[in-house]
Order: sequence, then C-alpha cells, then structure tokens
Amino acid sequence: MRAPYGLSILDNCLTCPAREEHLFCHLPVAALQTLNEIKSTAIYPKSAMLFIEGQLPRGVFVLCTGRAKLSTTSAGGKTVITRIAEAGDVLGLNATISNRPYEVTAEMIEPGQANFITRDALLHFLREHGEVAVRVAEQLSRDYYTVYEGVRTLGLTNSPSERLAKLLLGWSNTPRNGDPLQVKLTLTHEEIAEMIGTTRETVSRLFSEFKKRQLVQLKGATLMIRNKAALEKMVNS
Amino acid sequence: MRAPYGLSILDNCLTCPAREEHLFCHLPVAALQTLNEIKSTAIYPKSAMLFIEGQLPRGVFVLCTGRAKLSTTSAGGKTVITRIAEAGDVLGLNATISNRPYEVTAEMIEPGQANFITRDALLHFLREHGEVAVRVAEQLSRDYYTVYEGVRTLGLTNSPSERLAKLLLGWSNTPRNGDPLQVKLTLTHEEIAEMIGTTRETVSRLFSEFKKRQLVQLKGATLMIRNKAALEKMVNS
DNA sequence: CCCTTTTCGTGATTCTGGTCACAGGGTCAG
DNA sequence: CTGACCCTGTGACCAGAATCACGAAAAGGG
Repeated sequence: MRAPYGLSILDNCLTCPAREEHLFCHLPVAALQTLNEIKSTAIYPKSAMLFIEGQLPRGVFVLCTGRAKLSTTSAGGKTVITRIAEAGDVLGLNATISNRPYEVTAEMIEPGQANFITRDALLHFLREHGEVAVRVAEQLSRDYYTVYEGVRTLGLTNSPSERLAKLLLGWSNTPRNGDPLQVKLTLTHEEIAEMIGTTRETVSRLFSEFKKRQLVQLKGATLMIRNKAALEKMVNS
Repeated sequence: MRAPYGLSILDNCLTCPAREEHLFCHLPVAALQTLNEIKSTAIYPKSAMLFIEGQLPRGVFVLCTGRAKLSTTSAGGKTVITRIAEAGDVLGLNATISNRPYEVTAEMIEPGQANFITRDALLHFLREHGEVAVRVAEQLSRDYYTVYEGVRTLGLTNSPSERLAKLLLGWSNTPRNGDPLQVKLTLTHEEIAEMIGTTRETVSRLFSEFKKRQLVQLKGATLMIRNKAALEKMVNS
C-alpha cells in the first residue's frame, strides 16, 4: 500500500540523483513494497532534531530532501560535527543495528522530509529479506569510512588552515553544484569550526587570509576557488 | 578438514576469552566446518605487516594470539594509530567487504598467529551462510564505533593531558590484567603519542607530571593508577 | 657481555591558535 | 521602520605545545 502523501521511498529512489549505493534502492519489488508499508514519512522544519545523542535507538531515518548535521558533544560543551547528511542518506543505522544509544545528534539544517522505519520493523524486514542485510553491511562500511576520514582530518593535520583547505576541496568535489570550483557556503563559520576542530574566530581569520592570498574569492554565499593547486599543496604538506 | 598446525578457528574460539561478539564464534557447526576449510593460518613475528594502507584488499585476518597496531599515515609522514587489535579481533573486514583499499596498516607489535581468509572465499561463504552476514554487519558496527570514539577523542579534547588521561582510563577498564588499576605499558611513548595526537616529548612530560601529581605510579613496565577520580575529572572537564 | 640501536627524560626557545572583547552588518518579526 | 538577535571581522594577549637539541637509560643482538 502506497503512503498517501509525499514521496514514497520508491518514488524518492526514482527521482533522487543516481546514487546506486543507496540503501533501499534497486531492491526487488517485493522488498520495496514491504518497505513502503513499514515506513512513515514526516516533514521537519529547520533545527528539528531527528534524534539526540544518547537516546535509545528508535529506528532509522532516510533523508528524502533537505540536509541534516550529525554532531556529538562533550561534557564540557564542545561540539564536533561529524557529517552533513544529504538526500538519500540513512541516519541512525549503526545505533539501530547494534542496539546502542544514538552516538550522534541529527539536526536538520534546512527543512526537509524523511522516512522513518522503526527498529523492530527494520530488523524483521532484514530477516525476511536476507539480500538487504548485505546492503546494510555496505552502508555501515561507508559510514565507517566517513568517520575514519574524520580521524585522518583531525589526527593527521596540525594546522587549522590545512583542515579548512581540505574541507573546501572536499566540498568542491561533491557534484552538488555545476562548476566544481564553486561552493555554496551554507554553514556558519561556527559550524565550519566544529567540522575542522577549531574556533569560529580562527575560521574567520582563515577565510580572510585565503582571500588575501588569492586562494579563494567570495561572492555572496558562493565561494569560488581561485587557486586549487595551492590549496591542494597545503593539504598534503 | 582441519589445518594440521596451530589452532583452528574452532579451537581458538573455544579457548579465547569469552567474547561472544567474536565474528566467527558460536556459529552452526556446518558454517564452522566451512570456515576451517577456507582459512589458512600463519605465524607472524614482531613488526610483521599483515597488510598496508592502500593495498587492494586480499581478505581478512583473524588474530588468534599476539597484538597488532592499526595505523594510518599522511603524505607528510605523520602517523595516527587508530586501534590496538588483540586476540579475536577481525582485521581488514571493512576494506574487504566494500572492496576498497585497506584504509590502515596492520603491523604486529608482538609475535602472534592469525587466520587469513581470502576475499573471494569470504564473500562466497557469506552468500552460503546468510546468518553470518548479520555477524559481519555487527562487527562493522563495532569497528565504526571504535573509530567514532577516536573522533571524539581527537575532536572534543583540547589538551594532550586530557587525552592521555582518557587513554589510561580506557586501558584500566580492559580486563587484560587482574587488577583494574594496574596497566601493563606495552607501547612506546612514541606510539602513545600517535594514539592521542601529540608528540613523543609531550607524552614523556605528561607522565612525569602525572607521577609528580601522584595520579599514577610507575613500577617497571606496570603503571598503577593512584588517583582514578582525578584522572576522570580531567577527562570530562 | 659488550656494543649498537632504540627509547626516554628534560631544558630552552618559538610561535601558533585559543580566549576575551567589541564593533559592524545581516536578517527577521512585529 | 526598528529593535533584537545572530553572524561576522579583527585586534590584543598569552598559555601551551611543537620543535630542536642533547645526554642518559634501556633493550636487543651477536
């Protein structure tokens, strides 16, 4: 039975950018049908929390539209953003599979829509459709890799400038915008700081410095990369 | 057919410390038998490399005895140790499942024995025994969590002292030694530095400082935690 | 057991980036 | 339009860690 409102998972997969790795795309029709029955769709405003670090895992969210930031906070109040999730991403899978509390907080940074699948329904679904378990393993593997990259960024670079350069280059490679040398800046300096493990002030200063050194150029909220080679050189120094 | 030398996976699981989460333990007999047929066992000396960052994934290693350090290195030569693997741990699973190059280097830090399973054999095995795929997902989830903890350590703490305290407390919680307040130091200061993202000299100085402040006491290679409360206070400050 | 190699301890020096402080600019609601 | 609020830019200051540089201590190998 098709959900009466919004995009179904099926629809979403048909319309979403061709990312074959998506957890629930390209499945047998029978599995997709079951999925449509066990999922529920909701729309979330900006700043909505899908789940919060430490909560018992209720289930997984599949982002249809909008973006969410995944972050974790220390007792001292310091925060790290581990990932910016986009349409198609599966959130909370690790906690749900291992039945441990959500290890991060997922907060919408722009309004969007997400499908929710409860833990029980997901586990039951996986038992019924063994082929999907492999998809889950692959998705976990990708999530692992993302966090692993975070360790490399935080552990192998000694200067914030290096990390900012790395972040910008990473953004310029994502095919979100036509021109690979243009990046739409949708995060605040504060959030960028939380991604690269530094302070807001330092991010501000770094942008100033990068502009002065002609590495980048800022037009409104669009960042243009003027000297990609120089940025790359900063990264693997 | 049982391998003629050393411990088989079956033996190993029967004799290894009761860790139910081990990937290949507590499986149906049929699956275990197949495993014994597809695995090969070898003994590695200290400093032997099981695999190296960037290599195409040949398969997974299951450590039977000994320990290995997993590390990754930047172009600039800086190194981070992401994990110290012990008996029972599965190494290279992520790379093997996702068919991406090994993301870390695995080097034995004490002599030991490991079972190797080629990628092809493993994938075939997983297709035959669907229930093991769930185990793989669980293992990947644990690996994810380990690296995630690394991000928290590197990203949420601002001082090396905090990170060292966290590391020592983590060691004191592993049940490798009888008394939870005694830790056998088996890593060099250099390696400890690579685990907490600082320099060798800083680690030396921190140990001196901790001793002077009566937080710990050193007897040969055994570290005794004198003031656990104070260390814990440093961590979640 | 001696000699080589690795690991450890510690001083002196430099300098980056965190912290505090404040002012200007944008945005949004009423 | 206007205030409240959040985001940005920049200056001044300084603690804390990286770096360099040694010599001492320990481990390992023949």
